[in-house]
Amino acid sequence: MAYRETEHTLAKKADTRLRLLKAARRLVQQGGFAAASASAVAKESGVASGTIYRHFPNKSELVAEVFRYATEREVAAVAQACDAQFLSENKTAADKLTAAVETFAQRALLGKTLAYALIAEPVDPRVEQERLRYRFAYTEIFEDVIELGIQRGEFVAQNCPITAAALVGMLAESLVGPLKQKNDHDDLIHNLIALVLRAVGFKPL
Amino acid sequence: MAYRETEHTLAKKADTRLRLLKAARRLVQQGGFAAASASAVAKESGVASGTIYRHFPNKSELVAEVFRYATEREVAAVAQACDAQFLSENKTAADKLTAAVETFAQRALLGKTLAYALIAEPVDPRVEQERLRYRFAYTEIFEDVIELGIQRGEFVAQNCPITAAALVGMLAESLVGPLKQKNDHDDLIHNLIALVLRAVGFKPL
DNA sequence: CAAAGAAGTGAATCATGGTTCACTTATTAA
DNA sequence: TTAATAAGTGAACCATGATTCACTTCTTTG
Repeated sequence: MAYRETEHTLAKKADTRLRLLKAARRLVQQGGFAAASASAVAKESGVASGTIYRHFPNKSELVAEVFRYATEREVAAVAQACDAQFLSENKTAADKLTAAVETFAQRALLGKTLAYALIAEPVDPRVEQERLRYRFAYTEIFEDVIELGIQRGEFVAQNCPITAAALVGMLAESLVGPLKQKNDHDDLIHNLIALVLRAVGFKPL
Repeated sequence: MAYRETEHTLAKKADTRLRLLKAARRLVQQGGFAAASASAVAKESGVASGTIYRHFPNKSELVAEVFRYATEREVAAVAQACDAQFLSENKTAADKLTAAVETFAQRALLGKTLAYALIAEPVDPRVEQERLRYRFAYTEIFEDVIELGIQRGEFVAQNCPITAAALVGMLAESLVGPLKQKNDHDDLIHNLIALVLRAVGFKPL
């Protein structure tokens, strides 16, 4: 008999798969999902187009995985910015919310192409599904902070899921919409923070 | 000599064009832009697919015109709801803003498929361009109201274009996002109104 | 080295949906 | 009625981009 899976073959296989993912990420980062056609991904990763299908059932899955990866980074960054406020003790919900908005906005403005790709670029249904999760992840972060703020008496009583979803939409539109060309990022961010704090009914203690 | 354009021929031509547009509108209203393929539009309007190209240079133009038409209706409804508050004399900016949000939301919740199509459905670049105008039109309405509110001392001082864009995003996400399945429309709308008023820093006189 | 299993190849194929065009039908004026 | 011009037809065509597959190359074990 003959062939057997071994550490080496497995590693090589995993490596190719990873190369494909990294290549796709790079293309998306530079030119959005439109730039990540099957043949472009193959070329970018130095393999033939057929190889993609040895590692992914179809292109949508590959792209969905790219989306998920990028998403997780973004959401984690925002969640972390939020939680960092926990560690340094009794920080207010307003501080946490501010950090979340600032982080979200900063990252979106630095990587505009990626932000557009994640937030608004037309994608196929399989990837759109991933996008819903993504938005939901943000919504949950905001929801938690808003709840905390209400408990602490910082924010006015309100329907948290609704507010949270609205905040996500607010940021998405502000950062990817026509304002994206605005070059004074700091001004935009400060305005957004003020706006968000008003929206949740923040009243300094 | 021979053929000459006459009232009758012109009318007939215009009629066919209109039939195509109406058919496309119907399809979009029922199933979004995805349902308005060239052949579907042709079938729905009872002509052959080639006929489309006697009246439009390409499908994108036809769809763009459908988009524009639907858009204008929506924007007009919101603008009117806003202005209706003018007529009945010294209405506040808060009243106008409330009317705008309520109208926008009510219409979106009644025609969910159309709302999704106009706000979020993936479309080709030519139509996406139309969508930007559409969002901008709303933004302008909100901008005017916010400015008025600031002048009247109802709303806190703020960067109007930013707030206006954010409000558009807020409504879009709330009404087309995961909350759309919420069945208590009134509750959603009231929450949105409260949220928007807080966002603009409304303080009852 | 030979056999066996798997990864890699890339031109050919397929799927989708818009677009064309040779042809037919309709309308008009002489 | 006939010439002239345009609208209507729909099967064929085309463009794009994903997917397949017969074939080659690689890796492993006996």
